[in-house]
Amino acid sequence: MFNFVVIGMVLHQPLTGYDIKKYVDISIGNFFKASHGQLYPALKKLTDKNYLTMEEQSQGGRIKKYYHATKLGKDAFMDWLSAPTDFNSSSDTIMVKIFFFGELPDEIRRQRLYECELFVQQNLHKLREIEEQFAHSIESDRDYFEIATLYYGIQNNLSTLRWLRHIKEKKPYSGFIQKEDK
Amino acid sequence: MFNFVVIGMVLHQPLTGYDIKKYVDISIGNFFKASHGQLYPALKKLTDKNYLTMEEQSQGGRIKKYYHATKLGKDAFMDWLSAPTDFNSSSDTIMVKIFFFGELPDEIRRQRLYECELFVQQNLHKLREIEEQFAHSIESDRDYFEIATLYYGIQNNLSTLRWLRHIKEKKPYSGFIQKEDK
DNA sequence: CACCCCATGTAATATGTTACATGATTCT
DNA sequence: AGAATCATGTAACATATTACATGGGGTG
Repeated sequence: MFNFVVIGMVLHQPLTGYDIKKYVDISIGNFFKASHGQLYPALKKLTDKNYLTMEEQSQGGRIKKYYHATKLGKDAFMDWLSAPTDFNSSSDTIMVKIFFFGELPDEIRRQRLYECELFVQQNLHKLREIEEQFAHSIESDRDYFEIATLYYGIQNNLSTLRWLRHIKEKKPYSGFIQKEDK
Repeated sequence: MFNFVVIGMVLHQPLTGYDIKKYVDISIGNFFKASHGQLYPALKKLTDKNYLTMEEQSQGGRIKKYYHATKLGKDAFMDWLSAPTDFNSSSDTIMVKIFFFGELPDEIRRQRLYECELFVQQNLHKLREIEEQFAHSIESDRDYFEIATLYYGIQNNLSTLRWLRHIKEKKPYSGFIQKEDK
């Protein structure tokens, strides 16, 4: 996934490694991390494989390296983005992909978002089954907090579901965020 | 963290590697994965280091290996659990720790939960600053979905905050989960 | 008797973090 | 002048996934 995120960041404009890191941090940093120790070697490898081009520009006394996606890189990126999400991998993969979903044609995007919805629903169903098994046995502190994370999961999945349904329709965000109850 | 999760699972009763994996999957599987290729070597290492004991029991034709935390193991686990959470690491670390928070004395638990609350609030603040930067520039599909993940983050943090405040007081779960609006 | 679950393990590979290393520019 | 930020890179280490490998027990 890492490589595709890197390519995705330089689809429409050239950026330096440093810029990419910064942009990753503020945009998807909440669920995706790119350490520069991983980023710089990746940029080199992707350039060697012709997924990216690199152009050096001297600014002031130093040389900046601007990377930009090639046709080959873009195609590989789009293949990855269009493909059905592998829900076995980390749940963050979904979020990372959705970040780039503006690149997809409407139809495919809807299809992929619908698959996400199904997955979250299934997940929710599983969690609720587990809830039924354990909910009646809260006796100790131990049980309380073990079950707390279960409720966290349920709430989280519900909230994700609501979000997915919202963005599937490309509804405006105004009013999307619910007020804090406190 | 992996090792502590393993120890945490066998604090109060001996389990086999297979059982541990199953229990991890249903309890914290939503945010923590333990592949058996990682689990079995870890169990061996922890036993070598005297954090766990291993007892073989033959059941039917096969030998099962039951692992149980030693005093040394429990102490190490409690040190990890009591220590302030490192919020730089994956956000799942918090959830994994909270799963075990029933093991902590009330005071420390409250303190740690309070720190979590502060962190989530800070995170929320950061996200809202980013929101202000970008919210007025939704023009293309690209922007819509890039910002979608930002709103996801905000909603998620709000929901986490609500949950943290709830469990800090050890309020009952009945009524905690909000109804779906659809 | 085939398939699935139980049960344990290793090895090759892939991925990711942290520390080491260097040096320019900008702000205070 | 010193600190923070910009900017790029490598190497050692830590962590995690996947495939390989084996075999018992229960169910249809």
